[in-house]
Amino acid sequence: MWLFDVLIEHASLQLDRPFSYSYDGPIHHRRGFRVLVTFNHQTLVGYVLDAHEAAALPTGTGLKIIPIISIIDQEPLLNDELMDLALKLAEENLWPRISVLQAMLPQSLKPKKTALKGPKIAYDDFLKVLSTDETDLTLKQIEWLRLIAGEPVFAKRDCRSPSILKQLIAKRRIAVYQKERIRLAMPDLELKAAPPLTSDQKRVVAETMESTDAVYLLQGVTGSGKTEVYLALSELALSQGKTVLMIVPEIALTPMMVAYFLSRFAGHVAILHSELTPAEKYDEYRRIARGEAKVVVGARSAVFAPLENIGLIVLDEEHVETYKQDTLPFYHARDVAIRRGSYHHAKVVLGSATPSLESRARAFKGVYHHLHLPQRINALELPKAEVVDMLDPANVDRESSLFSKRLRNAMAAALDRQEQIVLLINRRGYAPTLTCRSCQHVFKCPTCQIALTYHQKDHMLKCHHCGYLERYPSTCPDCGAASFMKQGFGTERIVEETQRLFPKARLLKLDSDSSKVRQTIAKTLERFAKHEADILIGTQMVAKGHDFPKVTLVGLVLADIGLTLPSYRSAERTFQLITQAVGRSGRGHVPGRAIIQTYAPNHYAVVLGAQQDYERFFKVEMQHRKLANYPPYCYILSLLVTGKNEDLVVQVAATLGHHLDDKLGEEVEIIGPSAPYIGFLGGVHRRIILVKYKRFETIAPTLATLIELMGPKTMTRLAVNIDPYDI
DNA sequence: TAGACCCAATCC
DNA sequence: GATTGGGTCTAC
Repeated sequence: MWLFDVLIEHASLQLDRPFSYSYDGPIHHRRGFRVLVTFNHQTLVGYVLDAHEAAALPTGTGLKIIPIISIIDQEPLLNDELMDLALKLAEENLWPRISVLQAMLPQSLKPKKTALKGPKIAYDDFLKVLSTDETDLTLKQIEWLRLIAGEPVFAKRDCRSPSILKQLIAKRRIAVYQKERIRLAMPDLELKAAPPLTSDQKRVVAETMESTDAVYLLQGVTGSGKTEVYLALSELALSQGKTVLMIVPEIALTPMMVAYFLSRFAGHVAILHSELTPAEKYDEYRRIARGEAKVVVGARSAVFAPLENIGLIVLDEEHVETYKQDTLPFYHARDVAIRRGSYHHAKVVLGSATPSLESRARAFKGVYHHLHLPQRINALELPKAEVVDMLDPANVDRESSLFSKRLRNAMAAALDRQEQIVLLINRRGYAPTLTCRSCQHVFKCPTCQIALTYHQKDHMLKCHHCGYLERYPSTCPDCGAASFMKQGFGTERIVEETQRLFPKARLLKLDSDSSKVRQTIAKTLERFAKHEADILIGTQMVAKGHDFPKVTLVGLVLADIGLTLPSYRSAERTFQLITQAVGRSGRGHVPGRAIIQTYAPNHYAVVLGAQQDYERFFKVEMQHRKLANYPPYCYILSLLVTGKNEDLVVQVAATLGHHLDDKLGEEVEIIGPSAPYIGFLGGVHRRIILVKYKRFETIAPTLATLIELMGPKTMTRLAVNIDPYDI
C-alpha cells in the first residue's frame, strides 16, 4: 500500500500542508502527478508531493486516512527543475505551494477541478500501409492501396471512399494510427536570413558571448535594434545545441516578436500567450515538454515553460509592470527568469530603453552586466519632443479643450503630407467620472468605492478595477434628477473629438477594451501598419515596441495622469510612458515629432522624458528614492489582511503590526496597518501593513511566525506580497 | 418550534 | 474553498 502526501487544490496558507491518502496499486512515479480525492465531503484534485510505502495504515496519529478516488496523470506534470523551483519560490515568498504549481501549468494540466473540463489532446487518424500484396483485392481496392502507398503520409479523412478503406483494413493491408494534432496554426512566414548587424549590435553580442556573467541589462534607446540582438544571441545559443526562452510583456507586442522569431527559426518556435485558446496553449505546452520546440516566445507565465537545456533567457521591456503577477502567487517574471538562468547556466538578458530603477541600479553596482545601444539604427535621429502647458489658456485650441493649438496644427500638417499619427491617452472609456448635475452625486462601484468610468460604446458604467458593470442611469439614485455630467476624458472621447476636428481622417482605436475580442489587437495593429488608417488612438498599449515607419507625429494627450497616482513609482511610470511614446515617432526616413500635453510642464519626469534623457532621470529619481527611503534603497513587502468582519481584520492587522515591531523594530520600517486605497472589496475588508527592509534574511524567520500567529482560523486571511506594484 | 441565517472550525 | 454543525434569530 502507498501513502501519498497530497497538496489540496485550494490555494490558502491554512491548507498549504500535505494531507495523507492511501492507494492500493502500482505507481510509476513518486511525485508530480494529480489525484482525485475526497476532502471534507468534497471531490477535489490534489497534487502528490511524495509517496511512501507502508504495510498498513498508521495508527494513533489521529488522522482518518482514506483512499484516493483515482490517479489522474500517469506521468509527472513538471520536471525536477520546475518542481523544486515551485517549492522554493513558495517557501521563500510565503505563497501556498499549490498556487505556484497552478501558475506553472496550462489550463488542462493545473491541479484543480476546473482543469478536468479543459481541452484534451486532439488526435488525427492517419493510414499506414501494412502490405502491398494485391491478391484477393478488387480493382478499386488496388487503386486505393496504390494511391495510399504512394504518399509519405496519408490522413484518414483525405480518403473519400470509406467503405473501400474499411475492406482494406479488414484485409490487413492498411492500419489506422493516431498522431497528436497541434491546434495552433503557425503563420507560414518566409524564412529570413539575419540582416547585417550594426557595429553597436555586433559589439553588444560579442561582449555578451565573451563574458561569463549571468545577467545582462541591455539598455538601448527606442529604435536601436534590440530585437536583432536578441535574435543574434538566440541563433548563437541554438548553434550550441541549447534552447531559448523569449519573454515579452503583452499580447499586443507578441505578434511582432513571434513574427521575427518565426521568420528566423520557423519550426523550432513555440508560442505561449493569452491570445491562444486553452487548447492551443495545451498543445504548445506539450510540444515544449516533449522537446520539440527549441525557442519559446511568450508572456509572463511562459517563464515557466518546460524547456530543457536553456542557453538564453531574454526578458524584453524588462521595466513593464505586467511582469509582476498581482494575484497569488505574486511572482515577477524577471526574478523567475534569473532563477532559471542560474539553474541552466544560461545567459539572462534584460532589455529596455527605460530600465526599471532597480535593474539600472544593479547594473550600476555591477550585479548585472551593463550593455548599451546608444544609437538608433541607420543613425535616425530621436524625434523632437515639445512640451505644451495645458494650464495656459493661450495654448489650448479654441474648438476643443482637449487639444492644444500646436498638436492640432501638427496633426493637420501630418495628415496633409499623408503621414501617420499616434495619439496616446492613458485611460480607456469615454469619461472617468459621471456626476449628477443637481446633487453632485458621483457614480461609484458598490464594491470598490471607485468612480465608475462611462463607456460610450456600450452605454454603460464600468469599474476599471473589478470589472463591475451597470447600465447608464436614467435618474440619479440620490435625488432623482435625470441630467448628468461626464467629466474628464478617455480614449473614446479622444476618438470622438479627433473625428470632429478631422472629419476626413481614418481613425483606429486600441486599448484593453479591444483585447476582449480575440485577435483585435493584432488586426488593428496590422491595419495601421498597412496605412489603412491615418490616426491610431490608444492607451500605453500603442506606446510599446511597435515599429510604424510612417508615423511622424506622436501626441500624448495628457502626460501626467500617472503622476497623480499615490505611488512612489509614479514619476518612473510617467517618464517611461513619455519616453516610449516619443520613441514611436520618426522610425522611417522622415524625422519624427512628439507633442506632450501636460498640466505639469516643469515636473522632472515630463521634462526629462521629453528630452529622452534616461541617465539624468535615473540620477534625479534615485535621489528622491534615497531621501524617502524607497526602492532600490530598500525593499518593500506588503502584508494584506482580509476578512468579512471589519473589527476582526483591524484587530488581526494590529496584532501582526505589533508583533513585527517587537521582533524587527530595529531593523525595519513598518508603515500601518492602514486601510488601503481600496479598503473594502467584494464584501471583504482589507488592512495593509508595509514593511521596508534591507535584507530579506533578517526578516524571513519573523514572517514565517506570522502565519503561525494567524492560526488555523479562516476568519481572516493573510497575503504576503514581496515588492508589490500597487503601492 | 421549524426553518432561516450566520459564524467559525475543519479538512488526511 | 466548501461543508458542516452549532448557535441565534424569526415568523407563524
